[in-house]
Amino acid sequence: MADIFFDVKKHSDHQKFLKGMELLYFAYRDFISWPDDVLHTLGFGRAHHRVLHFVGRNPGLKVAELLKLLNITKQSLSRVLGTLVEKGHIRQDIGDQDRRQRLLHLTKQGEFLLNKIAEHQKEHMLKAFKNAGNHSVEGFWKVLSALIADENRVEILSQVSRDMGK
Amino acid sequence: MADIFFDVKKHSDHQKFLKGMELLYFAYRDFISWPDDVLHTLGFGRAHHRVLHFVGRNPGLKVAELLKLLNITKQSLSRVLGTLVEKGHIRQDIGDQDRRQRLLHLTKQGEFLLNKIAEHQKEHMLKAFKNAGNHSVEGFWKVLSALIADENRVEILSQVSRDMGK
DNA sequence: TTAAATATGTCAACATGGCTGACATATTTT
DNA sequence: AAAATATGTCAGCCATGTTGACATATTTAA
Repeated sequence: MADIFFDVKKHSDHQKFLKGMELLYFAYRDFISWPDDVLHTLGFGRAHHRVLHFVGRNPGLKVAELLKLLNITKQSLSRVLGTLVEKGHIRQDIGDQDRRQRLLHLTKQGEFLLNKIAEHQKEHMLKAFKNAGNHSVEGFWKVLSALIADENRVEILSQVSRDMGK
Repeated sequence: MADIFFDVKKHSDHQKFLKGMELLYFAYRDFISWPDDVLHTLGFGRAHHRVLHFVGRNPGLKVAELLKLLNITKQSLSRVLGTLVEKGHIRQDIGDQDRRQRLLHLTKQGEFLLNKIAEHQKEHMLKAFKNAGNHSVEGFWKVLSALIADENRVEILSQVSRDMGK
């Protein structure tokens, strides 16, 4: 097939760059801007979603670790985390070895909310994977991994691998 | 090779979703957060960069078209576009068929600035492409294209294809 | 056992870049 | 002449980031 659009070799370096950049921009934009009625009617935004996601993926996560994953300051986090705790979506357990730590967990309510939110995105992404084919998905993952900053890669890939060890 | 990390078939649907989502999040984050000293010392932010980029890619772009590409309101755009025009990076020509339109162009100065900014990102992306391999890049593009919202795909892919017709 | 380091939280002020609503102007279409 | 269109502008609000300065509890080190 003569699909020149996806034929990498038919592109100059500059064209590859432009295509990668723009596709990444538009795809990311459309992926994260799913109909977020669920969040919004509860007074939550994307920042809350990110916290719910990472806490859900890493039960018992320490605050410092969450900050590192989100790459924001504790002052930024506090607003968001505060309301999630207030409204009963996240529970903060005191660390057992170190009582200064707050270990974060989703409550049942938090799990329910996260699932509700994730539904649309999951559908969206799996549909895209299906349309593009398994082979393309592998390339997708490889390029994304390569795009992660060198200083972060090891740590992030270990986060991404969490619970994938089947 | 036994690289289970990239072996799509060894993943459940939920695992594929999580991996895609998190890799996309981290890669996008690291890609757009390059050292933006250039912009910042000039008092510009990412919003300004996006405008410079799209005007650079589409000389003579109408304001309404730019708004569509950016997916923001004209009030949001005006702040950003205003300063870029003020400081001599963008020129607004009056439309020749329709004198209500403002056709946007980069000035020499604007071109220079855009190139300066793009340098780092171009390096970053081409390095990732090289590390992942041409084959992966094709998959990357295919998945990203599939991730674009159905309503937008045709139009966006035509934007992305602009000047790729070699 | 006291002093220092660490994990977390909080107050206050500020920046960026979105949003809505209400109008204003110039130009083109009907 | 009236309506529609392309653009601009004023004003205020919101979400989410930032710094800087402290406060508290707890653990570790001297």
